[in-house]
Amino acid sequence: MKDDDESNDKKICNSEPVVYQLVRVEGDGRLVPATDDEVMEVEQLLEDKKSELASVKAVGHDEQCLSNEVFSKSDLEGTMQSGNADNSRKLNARLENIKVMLKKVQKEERLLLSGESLNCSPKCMAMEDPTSDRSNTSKACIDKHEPENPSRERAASSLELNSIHIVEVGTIEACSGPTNKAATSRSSISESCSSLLPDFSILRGEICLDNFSIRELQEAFRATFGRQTSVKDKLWLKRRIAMGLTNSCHVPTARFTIKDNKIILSDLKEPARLQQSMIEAESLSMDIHATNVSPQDIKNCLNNQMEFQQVSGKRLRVLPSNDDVKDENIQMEQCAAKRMRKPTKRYIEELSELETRECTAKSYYCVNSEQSQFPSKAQIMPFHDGVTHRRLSSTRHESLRGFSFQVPFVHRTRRGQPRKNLMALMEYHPNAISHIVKTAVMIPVLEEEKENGSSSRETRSVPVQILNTNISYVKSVAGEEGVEMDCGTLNCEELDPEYKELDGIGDTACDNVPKQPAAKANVRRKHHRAWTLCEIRKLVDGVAKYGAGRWSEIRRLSFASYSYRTSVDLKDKWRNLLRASLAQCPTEKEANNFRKQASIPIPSSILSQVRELAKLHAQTGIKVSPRKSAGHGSSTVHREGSGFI
DNA sequence: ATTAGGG
DNA sequence: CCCTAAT
Repeated sequence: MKDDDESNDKKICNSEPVVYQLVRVEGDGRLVPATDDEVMEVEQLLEDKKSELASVKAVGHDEQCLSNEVFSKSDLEGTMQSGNADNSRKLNARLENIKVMLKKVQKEERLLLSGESLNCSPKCMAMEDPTSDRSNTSKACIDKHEPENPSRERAASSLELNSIHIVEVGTIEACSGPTNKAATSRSSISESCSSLLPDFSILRGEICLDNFSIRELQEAFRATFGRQTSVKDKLWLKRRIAMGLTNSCHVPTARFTIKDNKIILSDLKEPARLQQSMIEAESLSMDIHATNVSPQDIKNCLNNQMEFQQVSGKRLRVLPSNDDVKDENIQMEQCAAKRMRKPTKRYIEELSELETRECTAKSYYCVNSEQSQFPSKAQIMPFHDGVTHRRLSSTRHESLRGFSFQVPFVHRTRRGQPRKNLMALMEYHPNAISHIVKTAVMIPVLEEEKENGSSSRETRSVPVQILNTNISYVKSVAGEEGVEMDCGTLNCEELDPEYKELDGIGDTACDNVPKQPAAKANVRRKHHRAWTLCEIRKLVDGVAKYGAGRWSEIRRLSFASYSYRTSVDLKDKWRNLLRASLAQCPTEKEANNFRKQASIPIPSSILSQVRELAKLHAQTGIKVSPRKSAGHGSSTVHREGSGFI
């Protein structure tokens, strides 16, 4: 029968707490439901939280409460906060929960009671008038249980180590009556259970727990704390009861007597006996208990509990009030809840969720990283930044957002698009950065490169421009002279396919960069490449040879080695030379002086040469120029002419 | 694509 | 040097 009941009990317990409770009480008192075991462990856990808060939140592992989680939690909370401002609200919620629970319980009760007539717990749970049959109920329960396992209980009794005498525990009414408003206002199981306490006390008057059987102790425990226990350890039970009755945490392990709510130490028991009791407890305790809970554990539990009670408060009442019971229950409850929560449901769920999130995040990142097919860029970036501050700074933001992925395909897009459009579109475009980066990286190589005649340089390559910029920057930093690139011819084409690709892209990028509002001057400056005498000479020669205006030809023939000089550059330079020559004419000295200050002075020889060419050009140009530009051309020409003349 | 010219 | 317009 026991075995069967036990198994059944367990099953029921797992499935339906209420059922479990009912069965347990009636069936095998010795059965230790998992809950009790948990209680023990919970108490151990209490060690960790000795703070008052923890105590306040007390967790009670009450089967009754377990029957309805909602009930247990909210109820307990409400009870606990029964002194607080928002108490009423919580109480209401609690009442609702209680109602629900009661309905459940009653339903269960009906079903179960129909089969089993005698059930203490159901009655306890049921809302009954505390004063009426409380004692009877308790007794009935006790009576019923006693016969079940008399032998063991006897043995246990014989082994009792402590003699606990409860003297004048106090007025039963005080204990039984609802002690606090919350308790009064609501009719809760706890209340009804707690009401049992008086009966117990009264009957005994002066109670010597030593004489109690385990079953009786359990009942006493239930009466004291308003919850059932399956713990078979008499010592534990006694101490617990004593603590509950005396509201004291200082319940010695040894023999003690309770007088006037205070525990008076009696003759000390020999340690051996204590051990015996422990052993007994172990043997008597449930299978689970025996394996999981050692006597030491029980001891610890007690100690913890004591500490807890110490912290939790000083109650003036002689007997444990409803609050006390509640607190205890709450304690158990919370612990139980804690345990449940921790390993199983929420924790796992949350964990899983977190994992999922992480996975998602990871995947996301992975995707991003994958998207950015240019891991090297990250590395490159720094370098790039270092080389070209401002420029990059303007584009930096761009780089941040679209850095990785945009580069790839913009790349193509740009290539196809006409330069003008690109310029407009590309402004602030991230690609610029990539381009720049690449360029920057290439700089070192480029510098090393010697002119390689790229006979056909279609456009000024952006890379080159960037290079220029970078170089100039470096120069400025170094304070440097002018090795410059003039001799170092950068050949875009020489840079090979990749470079070419860049070149294509580069135009836009270059254009884009200069447009940056912040450092327009700087930008231009960066792209600026000072004209060397060599270049100028070549230019002049070229003009002389091929005539002014044939810049592409000149560039192709004379500036093959200077890939960075575009036809436009040549044209511009020539214009400047003309101006210079013209300006120089009127006040040569001044111009020279001025020029000297500014930069490399242009040799007068060259200027004169320019003048000649200009003259010639003017001559030929005059013919052509008139129609083209009467105003501008004329002004320039005029000066030129005047100078020349 | 070049060229001329303005900024 | 850059940019644009006109060829």
